[in-house]
Amino acid sequence: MVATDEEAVARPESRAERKEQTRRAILDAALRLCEGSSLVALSLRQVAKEVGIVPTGFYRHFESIEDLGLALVDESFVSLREMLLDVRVHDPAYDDLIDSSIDVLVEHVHAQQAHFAFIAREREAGPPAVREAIARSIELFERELASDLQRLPGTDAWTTEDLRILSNLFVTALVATAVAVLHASDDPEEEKRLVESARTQLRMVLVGALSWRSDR
Amino acid sequence: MVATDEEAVARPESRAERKEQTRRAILDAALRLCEGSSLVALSLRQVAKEVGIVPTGFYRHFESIEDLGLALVDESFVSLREMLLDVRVHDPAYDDLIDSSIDVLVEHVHAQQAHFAFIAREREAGPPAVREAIARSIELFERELASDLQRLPGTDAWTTEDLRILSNLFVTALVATAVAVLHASDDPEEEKRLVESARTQLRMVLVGALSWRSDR
DNA sequence: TGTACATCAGTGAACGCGCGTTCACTGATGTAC
DNA sequence: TGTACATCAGTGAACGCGCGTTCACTGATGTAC
Repeated sequence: MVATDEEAVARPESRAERKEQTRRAILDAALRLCEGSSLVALSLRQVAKEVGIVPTGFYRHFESIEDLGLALVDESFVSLREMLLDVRVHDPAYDDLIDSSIDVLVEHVHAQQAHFAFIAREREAGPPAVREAIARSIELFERELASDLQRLPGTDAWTTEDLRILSNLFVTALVATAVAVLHASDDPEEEKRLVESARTQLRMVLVGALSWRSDR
Repeated sequence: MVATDEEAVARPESRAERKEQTRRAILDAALRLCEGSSLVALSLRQVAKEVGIVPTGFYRHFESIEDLGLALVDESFVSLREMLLDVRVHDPAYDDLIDSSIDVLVEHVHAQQAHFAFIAREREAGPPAVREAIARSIELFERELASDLQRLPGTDAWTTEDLRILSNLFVTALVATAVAVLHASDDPEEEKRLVESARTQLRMVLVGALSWRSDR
C-alpha cells in the first residue's frame, strides 16, 4: 500500500467535494420533507435538522427555501429532459409511439417519484418564483415535444400553432397519468388500469388529431 | 312605522344567523388568504385576524384549518355541480356541445376564481384529508359526466369503462384549461387563445374517440 | 307580559415551541512563498 | 519540504415573533314558566 493511497482513504474528499455532498443532502432532505405538503410549509430548520447541520449552516448553500426550490425545479426538469431523450432513442414507429412513450413515462415516474411529485405540487402551490420557473420549463418541454411530433408522417403541413396545441394536450394527458401513477404507487393492479387508460386516451387523441386536421 | 319593524332594524339577525355570517367570513377569508400559497401554510391566527375575531373564536366554527379546508372542498364542488347543470340546461346539439361547454366553463371560472384555484392547488398540496376529499369529488364528477356522455348518439354501445376513460380525458383537459384561464386572468387576448386551443383539443378528442371506437 | 335561568359566540391572558436571521467564532483545508 | 497566512463550511448563542391551544370569563340572546 502506497502512502498516497492511505492519504486518499483518510482524506477522500476536498473541501469543495464535501460542500457539494452537503448541498446534495440538503436538496434530498427538502424533497423528502415536503412530500405530502408543500415547499411553502417547509422550514429551513426542519431541513437543517434532517441533514444534520445547524440551522445557520443552511445559508452556506442557499439564500432561502425559495432559492432551494428553484434548484429543485432545475434538477427535476433535467430528469424530464432525459425522459424525452429516452423516447427518441427508441425511435418508435407510428403504431408503437404511444406504447413506448407511456412505458418510458411510467419507468421514469418510478425512478424519479420525488421529482414528479414535487413538480405536480409546486406548479400550483409553490412560491411565486418557483411556480414561474416550472411554467417556463413546461412550456419549453411542450415546444420540444412539438418539434418531435413534427418529424412524424402526417404532420408535415401542420402549422407551429397546430403542433403546439396537440403537444399541449399530450403533455396535459401525460402529466395527469404521471400524477395518477404516483398516487397508485403501491397498487400494481391500479397502475395497470391507469396505463391501459392512458394508452386508449392517447390513441384517441392521435387518431382524432390526424383525421380532424385532414378535414380542414 | 310599526314597533316590530323598528325592532327588525335594531336586531336584524338571530344569534344563529350571526354565527352563520361569521362562518361565511371565515371561509371567505381563508379562501382569500391561501390564494398564492396553500392551506398547509395558512395559520388559524391569520384567518382570525382577517375576519376580525380573536384567535380562539375560530374554534366556535371549525376544529382546525384542515376541517375548514374540507368545508371549502364541499363548497367548491357545489360550484362545479352547478356548472354541469348549466351545460345540461343548454341541451346542446352534437356540433355545439364543445363550444357551449367551454363557454360555461370559462364563465364559471370567472365567477368562482377562488374556488377553482383552491381545488387546483389543494388537490396536490393540501392536507391528506383534503386531498382525499378532492379526489373523491373529482371521481364523482367524472362519473356524472360519463352518464351525460352516454346520452349522446354514437356512444350507445360503449361500455362503462370506455365512457369513464373518455370522461376522464375530458375532465383532465377541462381542468387544465380552467387553470390556464385562471393564470391568464388579466389578459383577454391570452384567454381567447386558450379557449380556441381548448376547442381544438376537445374536438380532436371527440372525433378521435368516435372513430377509434368504431374501429374495434 | 315578566322573571329567572341556560346557552353560547366571542374575549383575553397565558403557555411553551419552532421559526428566520444576526453575529462572532472555530478549526480544518487550501495556497503562496 | 516547511511555514505563515487566507479561506470558508459549519458552530452555537441570542433575538424577537407568530404559532396552536388551554382556560376561565362576559354578556347578549334564547327559552321555560
